[in-house]
Amino acid sequence: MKIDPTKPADLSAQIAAAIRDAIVSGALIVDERLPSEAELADQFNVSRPTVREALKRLAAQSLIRTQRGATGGAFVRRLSYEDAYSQQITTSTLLLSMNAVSFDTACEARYALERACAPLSAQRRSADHLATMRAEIFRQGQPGLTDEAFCASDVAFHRALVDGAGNPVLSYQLAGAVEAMQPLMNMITFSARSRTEIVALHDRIAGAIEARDATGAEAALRDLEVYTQELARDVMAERAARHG
Amino acid sequence: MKIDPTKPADLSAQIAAAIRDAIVSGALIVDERLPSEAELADQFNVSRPTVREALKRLAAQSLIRTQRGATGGAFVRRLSYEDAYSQQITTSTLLLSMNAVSFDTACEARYALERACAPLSAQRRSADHLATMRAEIFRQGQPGLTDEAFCASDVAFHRALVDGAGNPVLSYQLAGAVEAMQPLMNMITFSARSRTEIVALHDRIAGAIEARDATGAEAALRDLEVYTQELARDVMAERAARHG
DNA sequence: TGCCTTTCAAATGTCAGACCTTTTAATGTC
DNA sequence: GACATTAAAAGGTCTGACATTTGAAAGGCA
Repeated sequence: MKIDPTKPADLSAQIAAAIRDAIVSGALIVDERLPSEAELADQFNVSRPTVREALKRLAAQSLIRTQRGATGGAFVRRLSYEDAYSQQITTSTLLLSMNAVSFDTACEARYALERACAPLSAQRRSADHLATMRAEIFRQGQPGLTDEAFCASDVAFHRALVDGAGNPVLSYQLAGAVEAMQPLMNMITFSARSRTEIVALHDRIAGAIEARDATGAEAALRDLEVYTQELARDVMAERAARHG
Repeated sequence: MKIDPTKPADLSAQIAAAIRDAIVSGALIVDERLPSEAELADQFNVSRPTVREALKRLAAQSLIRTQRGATGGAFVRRLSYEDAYSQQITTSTLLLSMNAVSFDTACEARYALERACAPLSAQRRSADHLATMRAEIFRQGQPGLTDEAFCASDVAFHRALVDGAGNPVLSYQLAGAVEAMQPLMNMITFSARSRTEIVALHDRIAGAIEARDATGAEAALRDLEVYTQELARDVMAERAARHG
């Protein structure tokens, strides 16, 4: 692992990249301890603060964890599904909010992905997943629920749907897409009537999943997508009218 | 934005979280300049190195960029699709390599996602996407291609397929799934016969996409998934036999 | 006046050294 | 042998300094 002190890039960035490469390539394995900060500073011929900045970069990506004390140090960290989830949600949320992604585009992507795991979910869902879906449907029917709480329950419902597929990689991929949609969904004010409609569609989905009916689940998801797009269009139109 | 100096978490982590929240919530907008390191150190009542560690964490997530000089400083960065791509690929690759994800699970997730955008791609693909797919198919048929080059071409082919859907959010989501599979795919040694088979399936996919045949594309993708799983099983079996 | 050069100041990048806190392990005492 | 003490190692933080980069203001010259 070597760095070039004359290159324009920051030394800490170069050091971080060198260590990251070592981890990704497998030269450093999980739970292996890196040299101490002082030793790294010596190896790379830089000062300790510079090494620390590099390590913080890696920590921000959940690539290492640090531990104080006599046997402490920086250790290669096993990237857990939870870490990957939260990173993906942050990235997806920012991507959507910073790049003027249209509601239609995001919605289309989300439901396309969700339909992809509907057949698997219909095939493998446990009673537990089904119970979660039913419980969220019930909650969504309660009067007095705020729009935010309704959206949160919506996310939980769809989360149970994708988890039902029993494929953690799929769940990880979908988590970002579904959760990142939430801020966009929160723009919509759900009338009592639209809530009834959505709950009915959720019920259709849950019913199809319970009956192991992949085709029915996909069709219901498609109807839900269409209805969601309609709601969004109404909100946009009303907003435009109010400002025009 | 406040931090608690008595909490167990690192000060730099707390500061990074506070700034990150401000960005995600929209309190800091794109291209806005953060206070200088000295000012931040003053605000948070910490030293400049601590502030710098926090900023490096944010830089590692592409949330800010820094610029030297008189009008320099840290600026909120617009997260581009390219940045999001590469972050997702890194995360997905590590997730797969560090968590003993089975080939079957990863493969199933990948093809489920890819089938999700097949109908959209069949509907919207441009002549350009089609040409790219054909070109990669041709390359895959060339003799003397290394396994790595074959896999890279495979990735390019599938990339053109998902890009054909014309939905950048979908492309972003799939980039991680497909690229992260590559190291796993590289375990497979492709015989001349299996390459012929794969090229034929690719040809079926391209033909269906060209003919706007969504159902045919999905069916071909499913066959490709089954065949890929078969190849992987053979490799595993042979490897097990050799070591047994 | 207008353009060019010089200078300066602000901000990040880097360094050196010190001290604090945490944690473990070795040491020593009862 | 069990417990308390101590020492050492490592990360966490601070202070102060210097280097480098870069834009803008100041000043000089035609």
